[in-house]
Formats: sequence, structure tokens, C-alpha cells
Amino acid sequence: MVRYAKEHKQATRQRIIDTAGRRLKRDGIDGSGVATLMKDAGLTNGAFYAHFESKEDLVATVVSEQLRGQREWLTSFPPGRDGVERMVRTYLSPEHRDTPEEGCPSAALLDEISRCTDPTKETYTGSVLAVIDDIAARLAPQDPPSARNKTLSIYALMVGTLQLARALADRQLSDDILKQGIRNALTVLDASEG
Amino acid sequence: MVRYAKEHKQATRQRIIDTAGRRLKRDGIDGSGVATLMKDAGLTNGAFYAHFESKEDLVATVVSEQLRGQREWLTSFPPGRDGVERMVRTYLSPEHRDTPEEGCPSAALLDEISRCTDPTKETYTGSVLAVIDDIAARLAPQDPPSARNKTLSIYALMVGTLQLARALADRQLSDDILKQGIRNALTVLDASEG
DNA sequence: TGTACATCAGTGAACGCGCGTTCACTGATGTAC
DNA sequence: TGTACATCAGTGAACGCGCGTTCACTGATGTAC
Repeated sequence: MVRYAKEHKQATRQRIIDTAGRRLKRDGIDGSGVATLMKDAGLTNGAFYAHFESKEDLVATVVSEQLRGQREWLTSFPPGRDGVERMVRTYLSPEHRDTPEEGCPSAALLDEISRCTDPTKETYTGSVLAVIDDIAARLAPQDPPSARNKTLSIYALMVGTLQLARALADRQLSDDILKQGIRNALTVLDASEG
Repeated sequence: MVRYAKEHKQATRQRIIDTAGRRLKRDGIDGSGVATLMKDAGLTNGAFYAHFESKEDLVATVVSEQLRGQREWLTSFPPGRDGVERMVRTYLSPEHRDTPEEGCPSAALLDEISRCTDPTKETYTGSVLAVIDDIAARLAPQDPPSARNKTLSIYALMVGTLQLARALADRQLSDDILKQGIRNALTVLDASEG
């Protein structure tokens, strides 16, 4: 029975996933070729299929990993409503708007994900729900499921606002809708109904 | 001085813009090739450059025309707050979610638009502001500019909610967040501040 | 400790295909007289 | 009314290029003895 340095291959795989995350969020799914994704990781295109079944397989893996990263990012804020408010303010900041490759995968890729195959959408669904349930647990520690729909809809509000802020060519207007988006998120957050 | 059937060429151009609108919203910008776009209009790829300078030129034109269509769609609702509420309910309906090729260009293309060149983003900005100002005029006929930021942020909320509803693989959950999105839009709409 | 061998991560060239764009040409339409 | 001609929307083949994917091969690593 022979043993080889398995961990080396796994580290390479992880490096591809990480650099692909940045590239996909920057250039889009259809806008990022396999050769480019591999070059970003310091490899050639041929090695790709030793790590992933297909490009779609990589995309699903990246989306999942990116959202796992988003859950870790959440832990950098204190629990409770005020922590969520701080998270909202960070999410809807000019810094996040201006660095899509470092930011939220949903804001960067959501309409492309909706055009992916069902397995990829299922992966996205499971991963984004894990994010949402983490936020819900911070808002309602005693009963997170009750806060799920509201949390998911606040997530949608933030994603749409950030996307619009990125698409507008007017900087002042873009800044303004980020600020208004924060107000709206907090209004929904503190609304009694729903 | 000779005269030819100019209107025929213009009609062809309009047909390309219309069929391209459906195709782009269905398959995305990077996902739609020039040959396919022309075939949709019953033409061959070679004729494309008699009508548009480049693919990017077509994209900008389509985005602009689509948003002009959205302004016409607005006129199918009565003016005033209640008309806007009906518009929100129609926008965040399962029917709109399930027919992206017939629906809102922002929901279908927003993250791809944010990756376009500046001229295209400027075209988008101008066109979307015309939509927003039309809505604002329905909400605050005496002072539309005051309602602009709030209206734009409700638009962002609706776009994000529809995109998320399309990306989720769970139908029930998707229906739920559409309903919650309607509640949130109305909450923001009726909020006194902002 | 040294040598022969097995493993396999990664290379790099190639596959067929579609991309955006160009251009010589066709043929239907309308003008001139 | 009929014929010769000008116009130009649209055709279809081709350009170089990058796409996702495959595969024979290389060479570094680690095993066996």
C-alpha cells in the first residue's frame, strides 16, 4: 500500500477554488474561461480535470465555498440586532461596492446563478440558507426559523441594492442609494409584522 | 436624389432589438452570440453590422429600449400610491419570476450590466432614472425629486428579491420570499422617514 | 545508503466549436428617361 | 409602358481567437528491498 502527498493535491484544489472565487466574482461565470481560472492559480488548463469534473462543477464548488466564507465573515460582528445592523452597514458600504472580487458572491453572480443548471441552483440554495439561518440565529436566538423569511428578504434587499449601486454610472447617486438601502434594511428589520 | 424604403430597414432594426431583448434576458449578455441574436430576428450574422456598431452597441440599445418598455408598462397601473402597490404585487409575482424573457431587464441582467463598459452603464443609468422618476411622479406628483432615492431603493429591493426568487431551487421558499418582498416594499413605501 | 520501480500531479498540444467582426457578393427595390 | 441603371439590405464564407474538454507524456516524489 502506497501513500503519496495527498494534502498537496488538496491544497492545490483549494488554491484553484480561492482564486476562481475572485475571478468569477470579477468577470462573471460566462466571462471566465478555464484556462484563465487555472492560470490565476499558477497552473495550466490541462490540470483542471484532475480536480473538477467540469466547469459547472467548479462553479458550484466555488459558490458553496464563497457562501461558507460569508458565514465566517458574519462571526466578525457581535450577535444580536446591533451586530446585524453593523453587518448591514458594512455590506452596503462603498468599499464593498468597489471590490466585488472580495465581496458577496450573491451580489456578483445572482442572475448568472439563476441561469445555471438545477444541481448548481440546489447547491446555491442550501448554501445561502445556511448563511440566512446564521443571521436569523443572531436575530432570534430562541426561534431562528421564525426569522428566516424576513432575513432572506433583507438579504435580497441588500443584494439588489449593492448590484444597483455597482451598475449606476453616477457616483453620488450610487452613494445615496447605499445609504437609503441601509435605512430600508433597518426599517424592515425593526418592522413588527412578518 | 434617390429615395429607398428607409422604414423597412428601421423595422428590421427594431425587430432585432425586440428579439434580442428576449434572448439577452433569457441567456444573459455573455451567453448570447451575435449569430444567435440575428437568427432570432430571421437574419444572418453578416447583416448585424449594418444595424449596430458592435455587440456592446446593441446591448446598450436593448437595455435602453427595455427600460423604455418598462415605463410604458407602468402606465397600465393607476397613478398614486395604490397603483404603485399593484405594480409591486405584479412585479413580485410568480408569473414574472417564471418568465424572465418577458420581464424586467434589471432583474435579468443587473450584475452583467455592472461589468459592462462605462458608456453602457451610463445608458443604463439614464434609462433606469427615467423609470424611477416616472414612479416617483406617481407617488409624489407635487414633488417627484424628493421621492427619487426612496423609489430607487424600492426598485433595488424588488430586483434583488426577484433575482433571489429565480435562483432558489425550492419553489415554496421562492414563493414565500416574493410575498415577504411585497410586504417589505410596502413597509418601505409607507415609512415616514427617508 | 543506494538503486530500481510505481505513482500521479501537472504539462502542453490538440479536438471541434462558437465567438465578434469583416467583406466580396447577390438580388430585390426603386429611379430615370 | 419598358428598359438600363443605381442603390443598399442582407447573405454567407472567412478572419483570428478563445472556449470547454481530452489525452499522451513528463518528471518529481516516495516505496521497496
